[in-house]
Amino acid sequence: MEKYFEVLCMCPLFRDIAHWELTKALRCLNARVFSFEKGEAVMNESEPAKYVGIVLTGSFQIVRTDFFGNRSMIANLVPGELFGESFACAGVEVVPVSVLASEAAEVMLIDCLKISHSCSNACQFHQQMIDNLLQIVAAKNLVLHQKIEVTSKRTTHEKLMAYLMLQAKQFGSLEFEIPYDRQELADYLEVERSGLSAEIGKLRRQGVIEADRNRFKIYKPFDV
Amino acid sequence: MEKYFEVLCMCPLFRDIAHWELTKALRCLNARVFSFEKGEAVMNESEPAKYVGIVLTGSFQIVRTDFFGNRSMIANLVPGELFGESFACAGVEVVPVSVLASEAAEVMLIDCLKISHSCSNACQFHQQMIDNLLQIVAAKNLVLHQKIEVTSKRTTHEKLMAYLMLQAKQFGSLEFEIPYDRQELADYLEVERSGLSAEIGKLRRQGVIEADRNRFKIYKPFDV
DNA sequence: TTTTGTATGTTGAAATTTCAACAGAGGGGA
DNA sequence: TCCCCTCTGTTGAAATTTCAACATACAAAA
Repeated sequence: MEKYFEVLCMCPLFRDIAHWELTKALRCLNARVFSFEKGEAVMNESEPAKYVGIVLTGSFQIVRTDFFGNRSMIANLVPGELFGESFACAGVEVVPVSVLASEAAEVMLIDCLKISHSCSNACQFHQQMIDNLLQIVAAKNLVLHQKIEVTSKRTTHEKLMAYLMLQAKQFGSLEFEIPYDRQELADYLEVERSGLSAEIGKLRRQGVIEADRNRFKIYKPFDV
Repeated sequence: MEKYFEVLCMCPLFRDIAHWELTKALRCLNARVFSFEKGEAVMNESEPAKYVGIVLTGSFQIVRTDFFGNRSMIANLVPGELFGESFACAGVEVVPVSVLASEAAEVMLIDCLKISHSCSNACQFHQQMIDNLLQIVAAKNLVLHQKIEVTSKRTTHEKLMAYLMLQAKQFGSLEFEIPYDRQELADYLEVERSGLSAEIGKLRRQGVIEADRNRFKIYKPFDV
């Protein structure tokens, strides 16, 4: 188990848990490691959600299937990343996605109830893990909420301004860098890249913003 | 405190907590009731998030202010509703919203750490409240994720079909009712009501769906 | 019964976005 | 240096959405 410690330490679920406690913690949680060949499923749609998964080696894909069987890729998971925590915590009876190994890969599965329910031994790390889990799920919540707030605007102009002003507010300055290139920003705002570039160009000519690659500067508020 | 029991029982935070335990629980949590006049603030922007709030009487508004001071209304809270739980659980250092009394109102505030950290008395309800809190935040997460999945489609047609097929999948049938009227559905999908009505009419004429008020029936999958 | 109001559907013009295609500006590597 | 590739900006036509208005159906109220 020790060979996975490096990747486990990167996992937010174990944040602030001492290295020496990890062995005890994993035993107490009844954490188990499973190996998968390419294409095998860790979780299948319509199974009840019970486990939190942590990618140890290799990579996995989260896939969703709609009513008619059409599949779409939701995300790609690499070592250290967590999955299934929202489904397990929400106690959904049917997982809406499948998690498939995209190559030979290993995963650690932990029964979510083992995390949230303190064990009879009153292990110290339990409290920290509950805090971590709550923190992870709540933080994801805020990120999603923020994205909805921006993308619920109807025009590219409004979306862009809403996004930039949110960044300005968070950064505490009207001059800041964003973590996306043009294509990624367009994907985030749910608009066309070319339309986004056109809008940025327009705002630049109007003197509303300055934009160089991922560095932005807002000069004055237009309509919000 | 007992006079609030009825509304507290409606609050998901106290789900499955016995009536007789509530008094003890509230004392242990150091839950406190505050009264506000119209316009007074329970939480202010740029305060650290620490408390979970439960509306007891009256109503509150959640308001957001952008970088330039423009305000927008996020939600209206009525008795039994919970607020601030995501901010408190995520441990944000600065709340991005204000919560204002929209009339004379009362609210119960609970230190979020008191919920997630078992007390020394090892109260039984603690475990249940942690489960409830995790469940509330995780469930909200799934709802937000679902909305993003639907609204990230680019056209009214795609959004509508994505929404309807998700409903069909969840309901387990191609015939189902939705909880929205046309205007509400348009707001959810982030499109224009008239455009939505037009799209529904088109699909109806094409024989793809049947739609009567909030009752829908899907006949065949178009493009997904 | 008539009136009133709400929910839904329809329409056409204006505004906006998407789409496809191309151009220019670097950055690396050969 | 030259070539290749990625990122960004531009453009114009086609598709789509928004907007404002009005029509219709139906239910509740008078």
